[in-house]
Amino acid sequence: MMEETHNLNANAQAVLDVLRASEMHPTALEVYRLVKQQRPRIGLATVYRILHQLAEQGRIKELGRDADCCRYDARTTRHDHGICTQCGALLDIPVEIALPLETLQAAAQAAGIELGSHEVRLYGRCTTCQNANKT
Amino acid sequence: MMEETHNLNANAQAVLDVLRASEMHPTALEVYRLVKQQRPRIGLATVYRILHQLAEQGRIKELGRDADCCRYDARTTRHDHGICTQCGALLDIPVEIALPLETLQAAAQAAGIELGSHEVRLYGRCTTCQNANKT
DNA sequence: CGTAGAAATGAGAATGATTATCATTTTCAG
DNA sequence: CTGAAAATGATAATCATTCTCATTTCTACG
Repeated sequence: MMEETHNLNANAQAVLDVLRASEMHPTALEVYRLVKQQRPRIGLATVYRILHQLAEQGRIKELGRDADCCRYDARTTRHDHGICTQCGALLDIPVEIALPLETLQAAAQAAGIELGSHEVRLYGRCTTCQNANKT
Repeated sequence: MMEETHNLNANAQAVLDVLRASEMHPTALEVYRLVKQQRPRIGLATVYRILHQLAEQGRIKELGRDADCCRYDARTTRHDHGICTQCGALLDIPVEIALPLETLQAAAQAAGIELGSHEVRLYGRCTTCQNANKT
């Protein structure tokens, strides 16, 4: 099983293997502990470096951290958000995206979640960042 | 303008006012700095305490932090997530929730975002937490 | 009023995830 | 080999958030 193992070194490959083998979503520390079983000399910093590389290459995804700190919103009515993948800005989306409740219920049930609220998130670059660096 | 100011003390009211007045989504530190202009003796810890209280009361919402650390996923195909509001578990939602691209495009445009990817998030308690404490 | 006990506050330390630093090791073209 | 460049890992630094605890402010109630 070497799939798209092209240009990965042993450490990166070990990290990717751990991630592929795992059913849940491990944290960086958990990945570190697991990888350490195969490569005891690896350091936490290296794991973080590799995780970022793999994410950049699109081989894995980083989840659960949209900005480096929490943001607050006084609008408590439901509305969706746009998140800038570059600067982390959090934008309200004025036009609400309607999702049929039955679809949501079904999905929640499939995931084993007691549905509370929901949110649609759009990821991309905000206008400021688009203007800042025209790639 | 006292609206639903019932049982809020001066500090909490000041925090809520700042949040209501602000167009963007301030971080805790930004809220602290702004509130300090009105109440110079307030401390950062108090701002955090008040923010959590207000969120608990549903007067504001906390955004951008789903767990206390980042989680990784080797599945890079698009799929949605369920997030446990109690333990922070991140669950894949196997049945993808289809959103019409045109709707997304329109919403992204309205928010001024160059649409990259999107995700639907369902918030609620996971099965483990439901069993753990039957409220 | 006066005061005791409770609740709120704020300064600063502690925590925990992540990032930066930097000396050392590994890789590798020539 | 050999020396430059890249990767590594131990450790310190950073940053948001939470905790601690001594002090202050409230709030009945006598």
